[in-house]
Amino acid sequence: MQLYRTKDGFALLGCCFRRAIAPDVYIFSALLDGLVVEDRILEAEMLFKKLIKQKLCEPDVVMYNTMIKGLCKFGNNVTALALLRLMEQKNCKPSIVTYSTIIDSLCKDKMIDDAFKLFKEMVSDKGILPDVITYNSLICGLCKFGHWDEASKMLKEMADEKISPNVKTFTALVDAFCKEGKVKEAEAVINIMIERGKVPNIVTYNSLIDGYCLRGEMSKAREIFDSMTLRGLVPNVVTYNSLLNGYCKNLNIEKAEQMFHEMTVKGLKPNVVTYTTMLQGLFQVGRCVAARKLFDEMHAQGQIPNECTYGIVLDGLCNNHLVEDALSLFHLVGNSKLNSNIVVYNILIDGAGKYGKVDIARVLFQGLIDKGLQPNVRTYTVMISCFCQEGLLGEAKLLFLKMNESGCPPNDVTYRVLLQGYLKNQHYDDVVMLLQEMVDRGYSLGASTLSLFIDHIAVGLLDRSMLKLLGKLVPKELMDDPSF
DNA sequence: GTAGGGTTAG
Repeated sequence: MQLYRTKDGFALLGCCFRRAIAPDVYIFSALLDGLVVEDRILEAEMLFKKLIKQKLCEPDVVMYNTMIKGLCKFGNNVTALALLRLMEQKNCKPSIVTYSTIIDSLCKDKMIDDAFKLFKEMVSDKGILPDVITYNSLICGLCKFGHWDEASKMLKEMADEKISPNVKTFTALVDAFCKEGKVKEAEAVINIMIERGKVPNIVTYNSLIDGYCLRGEMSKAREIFDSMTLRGLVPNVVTYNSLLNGYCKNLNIEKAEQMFHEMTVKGLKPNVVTYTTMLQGLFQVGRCVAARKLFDEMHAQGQIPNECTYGIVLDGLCNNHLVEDALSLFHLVGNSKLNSNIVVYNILIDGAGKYGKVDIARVLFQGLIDKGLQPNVRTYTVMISCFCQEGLLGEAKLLFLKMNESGCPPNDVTYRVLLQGYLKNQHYDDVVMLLQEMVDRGYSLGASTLSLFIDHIAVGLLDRSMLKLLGKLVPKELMDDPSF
């Protein structure tokens, strides 16, 4: 059933009914799992409800777990948790799998506190002992938050419980360190795991390679890539995708194209991520025609662009003075799910604003509201930036004030954008008040906004008395900079 | 015979 053959599963089910063989809970569980694997969550829920309502079978713990897995996969932790309570009500004891599934999902959705609440319930109230999988989810969640102290506390707790970390535990640590740019620490983890007799695998090395790529240390990334091959580990699509991304971000598109070719020669099939990475690289160096060609090739190879691809293409077009093309693509896509993402609107509004098309930005902003989409801080900020650029400070201020009412308070970037707009238009009425608000919120001015203020003071447009307030808003990086 | 954890693109 895991082989994406739910159709055959249902055919088999029909067969059962015709021959008057009662399908049992095993068959229904497998069917349910098939639907979940194929992302057919609504059908899975319908099947599950139908089974209970029509008393076709009494769900057992495995079937509940399968349904819970499906709900978690679609971010519906609330219903997953409700199902866990239903199990208790129906005297079907939740197992360690039930708890671990939901704990993992909560961690992935950054709801660490809820995850730990459930963890505590599992251990203290239900007396279920956590295993290495439960710990891995929690440690992973803590690391992604940068809560290293608590993560190491969990590692110690594992040791006390005589549960050894496995390859996945160590890999999660390697990955978390790499994502924070701490590649040396990541390498130390790999050394520890080897000392403890655990063999790093392709996933472990992929994380490390990605870490070096993100730092732009491509020769080091390449070195690990080569050493990995020497150890008999075969680089996969993920390995290549990280390297491609690294080369593209370093604007070494030729090297990326060479690696792209190399991977196909080795029989690896470029996937959506590969194409999306290359598209971004090509746009970044302004090779829009080549990007278009690759986009067509992607289609021909049966790789369907997803939300991420779409966003990168729109952004690439906007940044290459092709806002019109971005807008036609947007209209071509129409009412599809691709256009139901706030990020898409943020990109287009930003693009329109940068090229002085404030009317289009306004229409886009109204359009997303009409669609029922929720503007986020970025949406408001790019819109405010549009208004400022056109000198429409009144509208900028109105929208800025609306942010608080809408439960989406401005962040440091919003303040900087508005202040830059005020200064560039020599409009100083609210400046002191805004600066004071920034101080109260613990924000700082970016280097460029700060130097804009200095310039205005130097030519006498702003009073020197403002320096005291500005002093509280100097970014930390500049404080440490001796040249400042 | 069915259920849970680690890697890539904004």
